Amino acid sequence: MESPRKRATMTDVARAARVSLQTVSAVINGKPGISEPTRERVRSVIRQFDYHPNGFASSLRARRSFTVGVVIPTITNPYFPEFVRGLEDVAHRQGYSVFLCNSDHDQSKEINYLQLLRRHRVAGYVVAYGLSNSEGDRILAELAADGIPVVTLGTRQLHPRAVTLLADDVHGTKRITTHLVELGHRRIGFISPPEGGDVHRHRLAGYLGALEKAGIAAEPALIAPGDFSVKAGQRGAARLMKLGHPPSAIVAANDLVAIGAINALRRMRKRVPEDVSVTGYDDIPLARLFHPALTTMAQPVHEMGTAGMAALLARIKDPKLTGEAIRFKSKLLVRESTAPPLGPPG
Amino acid sequence: MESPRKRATMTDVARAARVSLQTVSAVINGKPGISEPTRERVRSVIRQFDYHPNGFASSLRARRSFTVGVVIPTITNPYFPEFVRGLEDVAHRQGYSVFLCNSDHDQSKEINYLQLLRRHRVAGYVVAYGLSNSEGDRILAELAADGIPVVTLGTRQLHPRAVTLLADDVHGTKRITTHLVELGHRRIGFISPPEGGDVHRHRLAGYLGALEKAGIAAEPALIAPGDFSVKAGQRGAARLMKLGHPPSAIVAANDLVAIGAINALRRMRKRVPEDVSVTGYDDIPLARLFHPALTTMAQPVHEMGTAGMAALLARIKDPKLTGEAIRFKSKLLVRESTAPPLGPPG
DNA sequence: TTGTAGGCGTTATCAC
DNA sequence: GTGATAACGCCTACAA
Repeated sequence: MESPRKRATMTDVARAARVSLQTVSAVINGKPGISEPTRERVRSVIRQFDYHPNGFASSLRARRSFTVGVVIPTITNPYFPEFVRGLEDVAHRQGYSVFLCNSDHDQSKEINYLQLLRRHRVAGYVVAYGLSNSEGDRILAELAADGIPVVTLGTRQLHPRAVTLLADDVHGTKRITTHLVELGHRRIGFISPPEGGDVHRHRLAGYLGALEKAGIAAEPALIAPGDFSVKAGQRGAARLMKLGHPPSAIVAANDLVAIGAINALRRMRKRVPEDVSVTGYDDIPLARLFHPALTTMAQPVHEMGTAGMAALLARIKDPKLTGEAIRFKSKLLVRESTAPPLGPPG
Repeated sequence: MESPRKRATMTDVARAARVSLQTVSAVINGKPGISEPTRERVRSVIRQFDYHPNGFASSLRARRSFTVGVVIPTITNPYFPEFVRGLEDVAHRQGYSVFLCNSDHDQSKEINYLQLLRRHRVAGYVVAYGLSNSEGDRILAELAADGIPVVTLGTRQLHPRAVTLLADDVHGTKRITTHLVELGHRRIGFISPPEGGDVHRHRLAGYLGALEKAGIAAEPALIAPGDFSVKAGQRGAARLMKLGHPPSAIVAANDLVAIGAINALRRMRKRVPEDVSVTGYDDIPLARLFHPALTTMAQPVHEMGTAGMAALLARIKDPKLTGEAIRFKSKLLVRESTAPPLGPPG
């Protein structure tokens, strides 16, 4: 068992290149004021020694880190890979690395992650759909007090100093529900996001708003509780179709739920969209490839990621920048999973 | 604009708690030898000061970090979220954080990431499907020389000191191709993984092996070049079906490719599986929800992640452990996308 | 451009 | 359990 070789330090490099320590530092950090021959000589020694700067030492001394923390519910929800890719692309382009944390919507896990990220002294935080509680607010306030930028993805502005990526859930849900109304549907079921959250409130408001605008009375039985999983779609659809007077269309909380619902409907020998129309939300990459292709509200998820990270890095670089809300528009994509109702409406 | 408050240091905590510095350190790191009342007093001051240990200082001094680097092609390929979740779950349980890097199969990007991770002094590396080139081998060798554990996910053991998560691609592809043969197919197309890689070699070997075993002559025209994308499936299927004598079944490189192929076939008014059978690979979460549900080889992706991270952390904790190959078995799942050919075979 | 000195916030190692 | 002291590897400031 050979023991690990000793790593070269900046001092070693400086000595071998016959320059001062700060010259090496300047070369590494691309600072001006070093002649080209010197630069090359230093670089050559760096290669020769296979020297890699120690990020800990540098971050400790310079009091800044080139890392950011990203906390999402779970990367296995197809919504988030796109978002994370957007974040990560921009971060990497500017030399930042990303800590990925899956909170599973679990509050204690989320807090635990935030503590961990604090130890790592990340330069900024991106938190997607989380922290809607007093403990979370406290942490956000502390970060703000420390002057550490925070970007959240969600439905409301959590903190005046945080950047919030705002999805237009109310409008979006209203829009897609209205699409069903326009097709002639009158009995429209709703498989809701997890209760208690803002998304639930907003989406529900959009759904109810569309019905009201159409002069359709809302019916509690047509609202099935759910979350963002395939299983919720299966259960929700089963529950709705068991009703004495089942809906002719279902508004699902997202594409995954819609897929689950369509799956359940198929097992009940219901055709989509002939017997029941189903809508999704998000436009995950596979939505258009499904059969039937999903009618859904597309969110510019990747762009939300790039814009979010850009805003975060801008604030890391210039702490004087203030919080803001960046609004993103979702867009109705009518595909195959919705159609006019077959029988006479009502 | 309030300026960021000054962070408390360990010294501050020690002073306020009227204990020595090392007592604070011991409390934080859960070391024995401190009385319970003292512990509580220290903890109370920590809370009061909202003190968070500085990971840089600690890592610099102790020469160890609680971070690992994960390099994958792209998290937007649905194969990887499951894998990454597996990795991350285990890492987090042991107090480690994960740097996520998307290399996009781009060699220079991959190398760039590895450099970055070296600066961060990550305690270990997980590299999925990458580094099959001399530069990569060099880096791996260097890491090994530094005594830094590496886990790779792929098809061959890259380095005797690395842990390799081995998928049984040859056998798996042979198995699923044989499934088609057993259904009665004789003309079986193949949409291949990217050429030049091991996966390509292995999968192709499996495909050809199954044909040979069945006494079917391989036909170059039935092998369409591709990669792991939906688009590759669309293109590959289009190309195969344009043949004078098109295949009655298609073996796709993975589920995404299969989905693309099915999509293209549908646009050509071919029914799956009646007119053409299509197989996938991986069993991504949505594979069973597709219509038709995909016949595919399931890989225990999440488990590959948990096992991989467990192996990595074990080696971080005990550098004397040697490299090994961990083999994972894939499993044939026959669902709806395959069926016997309609017409007379041949 | 150079060289030197000091310090970032920990951990480690002594002796006590 | 305390206290003092020396690193860890780098950045910054200053004088030259």
